[in-house]
Amino acid sequence: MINSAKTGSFPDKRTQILEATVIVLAAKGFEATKIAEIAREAGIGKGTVYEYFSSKEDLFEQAIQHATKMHAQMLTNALEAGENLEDSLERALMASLVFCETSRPTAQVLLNNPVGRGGASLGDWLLGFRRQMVDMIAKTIRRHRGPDFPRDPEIAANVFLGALNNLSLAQILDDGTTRIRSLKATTKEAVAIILEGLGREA
Amino acid sequence: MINSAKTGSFPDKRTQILEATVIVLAAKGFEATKIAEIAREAGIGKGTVYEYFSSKEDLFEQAIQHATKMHAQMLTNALEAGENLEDSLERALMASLVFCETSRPTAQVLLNNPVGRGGASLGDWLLGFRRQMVDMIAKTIRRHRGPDFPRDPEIAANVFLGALNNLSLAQILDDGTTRIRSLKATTKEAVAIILEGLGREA
Amino acid sequence: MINSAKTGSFPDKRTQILEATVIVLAAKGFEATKIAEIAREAGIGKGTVYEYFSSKEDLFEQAIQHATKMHAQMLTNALEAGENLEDSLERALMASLVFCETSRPTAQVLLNNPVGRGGASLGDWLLGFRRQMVDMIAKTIRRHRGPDFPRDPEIAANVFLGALNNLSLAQILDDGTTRIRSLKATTKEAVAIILEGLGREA
Amino acid sequence: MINSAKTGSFPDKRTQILEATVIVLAAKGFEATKIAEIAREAGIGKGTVYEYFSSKEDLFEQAIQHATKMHAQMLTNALEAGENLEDSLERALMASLVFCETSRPTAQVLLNNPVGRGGASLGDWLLGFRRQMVDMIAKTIRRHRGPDFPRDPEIAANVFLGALNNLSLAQILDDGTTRIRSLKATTKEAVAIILEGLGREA
DNA sequence: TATGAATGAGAGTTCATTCAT
DNA sequence: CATGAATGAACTCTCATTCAT
Repeated sequence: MINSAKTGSFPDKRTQILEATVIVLAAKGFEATKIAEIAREAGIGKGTVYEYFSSKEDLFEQAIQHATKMHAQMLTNALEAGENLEDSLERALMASLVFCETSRPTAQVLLNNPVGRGGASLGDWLLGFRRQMVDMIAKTIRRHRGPDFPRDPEIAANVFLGALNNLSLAQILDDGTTRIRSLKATTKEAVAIILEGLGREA
Repeated sequence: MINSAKTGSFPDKRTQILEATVIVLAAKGFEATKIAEIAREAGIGKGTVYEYFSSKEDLFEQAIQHATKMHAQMLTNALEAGENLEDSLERALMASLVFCETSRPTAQVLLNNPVGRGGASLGDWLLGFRRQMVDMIAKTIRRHRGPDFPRDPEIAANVFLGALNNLSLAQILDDGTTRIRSLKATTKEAVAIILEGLGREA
Repeated sequence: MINSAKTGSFPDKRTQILEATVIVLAAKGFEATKIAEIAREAGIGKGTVYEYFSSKEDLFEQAIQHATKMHAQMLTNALEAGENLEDSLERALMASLVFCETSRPTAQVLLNNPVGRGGASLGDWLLGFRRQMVDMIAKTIRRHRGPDFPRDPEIAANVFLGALNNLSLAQILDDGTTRIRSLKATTKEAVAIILEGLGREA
Repeated sequence: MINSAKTGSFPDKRTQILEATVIVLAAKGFEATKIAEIAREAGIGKGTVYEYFSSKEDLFEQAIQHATKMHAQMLTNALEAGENLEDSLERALMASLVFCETSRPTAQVLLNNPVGRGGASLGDWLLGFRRQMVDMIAKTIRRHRGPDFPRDPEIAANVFLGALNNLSLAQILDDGTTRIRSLKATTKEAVAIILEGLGREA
């Protein structure tokens, strides 16, 4: 074998299993996902899974971390690439909505909020990760708005992250039959609401 | 028998089981919740659970619907009681945060987004329920702001619902050690952000 | 209540339960027969069954003994009433076939050969009972044919009893759609075969 | 691997389970037979049973069909090998009695008449099978006696099959302590009775 | 005496995990 | 390394039996 699976950047067997896990997880939910089906989806033997992961819990943990990191990386890139706050938020929201379409299974798994599932270690990891995300959004706000920003950046970050999650969830749940607006229009409108607010007076 | 279990406001056995289910579900997560433990928590025999629910799936379904309805009722009341949009949103958000403290287990179960768990029937039910909630918020916005409201009320509703969910989740996850602001202050600030926005310019 | 259930000859509650047991046993088979269903069939509460029988095993045992005795009594009467061997055998066979029609459930239970089911005590009882039946038929043969009967009366009895059981079973199993001959004709023909034989030569 | 389990005539695991099932079924009866005990008898793990049979019902069904076919094959061979009616019947009866001694457990299961046990599908299968057996015996009678045979061959077949079953049952039930006659003698006598009859006159 | 809600021992079944090949 | 047949711990669910009413 000339080109070992371990060397190339194309999916090695580990990644292959991780991706199969996310696909099955998205299709069946946590309880109904069996190792046997993951192996079938990955096109390998059941026993092989245990060559790469020590247990089902370990596999799920890593699969969720894998998915979480992918999503987070995408958001991080978007937020950092933005030239101003509007741009950053639009890029991030747009990216998330696109992610829901292109990586549906991964998005589904993430939006099922796997906090509290699996061992405590995964819960802690996700908790820490969530904090990082909030911090990053808050930092982005501060970066664009400076230290005089009159709002609590952390709460603002939570509002934006919540909106992003919720709109992404809506995107996932709507089977595409009811979508009237384009992703772009939805993004623009949502960011407009977040930047301009609903207005104070009647 | 003067005060029948069916007539009094104290929990009958069915409700007792439902509440035990939510408690265990919150503590252990979906996969790790066993019928035996629910029975122990409810202080009854294992077999008794099956006198009131036909299967584990049925029990989970009803427990989640029970919890969902409680939360939804609370939000509905808050939104309808508000005298203007600010009031409605503040009441709803405040109520949700308070709910997280007073009914921690129920809130935990709800925020675990059980969409996609259990049978398809529960998934459909939750999907429909989520739509109802979005509609209700959108309706509240229209009620207070009239038909000339320049924003898409549905997207605005999603933004608010997302913020509410995310802040509630933050409330649940933070073990109380890191909370700097009071519930009231958090609510005020969050609603202020939603009403006034983050501002367009740098 | 003037005419207590215990005094009259009409079915008291004990007999009522016994008969319900036979009915359910015939309809569902041994494994699938539940105490709850017997109680429902008898129109009484589940707990009441235990006022009359100490356990499920006891109930089944007595129900089967009840059914066995009814059938045996009928055969005994028929055999004793016969004026010669042909008459005795015809009466017995006819009675059994009629019994299958009029007491279908009881016949079904009996023909399921419950030997070996239930506790060893029932098995022993049935074993003894079967011997009694064979003895009675053998005795009938001896009575009509005298001590010079050239055949082994016990084997002859087994042949007749087997034929009777098998034809009764056929009667039970055939849903009545395929029966060409009348009960009378079948009886006559079968007894003719047993008395005259199939013949030795080609 | 030189001598694959699939190729040899020694029992593969499926057959091994089937045979263990018959043994336990014979020893304990239908109700008392547990999967755990079958597995123990077969010398395998409980879960392994489910690698070869989808459920307890499925296993019982196949075990009974297996046993039924063995017995039927034996009878068929005997009936066909006979050179005249007497020979056919003697061979069949003898074979059945021998079968009861050599394959006691199988015989016990068969003679418990599992018609009506298990799912309706098994009941139908056994019903059909019984019809085939009667037809085969009737055909054998016609083959040896020609179309002018004065008796109804089907009833004659039922008489013989009943006698065979009943004598086999007697053979099974007698623990060997009370047997006076040899198998051969019993067979000869029984067939003599069937061929010559008990005689019409007193 | 009659009842049926409550019970829990025990059965069938699943499936993560192992290990001989 | 890769595999999947074999396994048994652990789960859900059933149902005979009890007992307060």
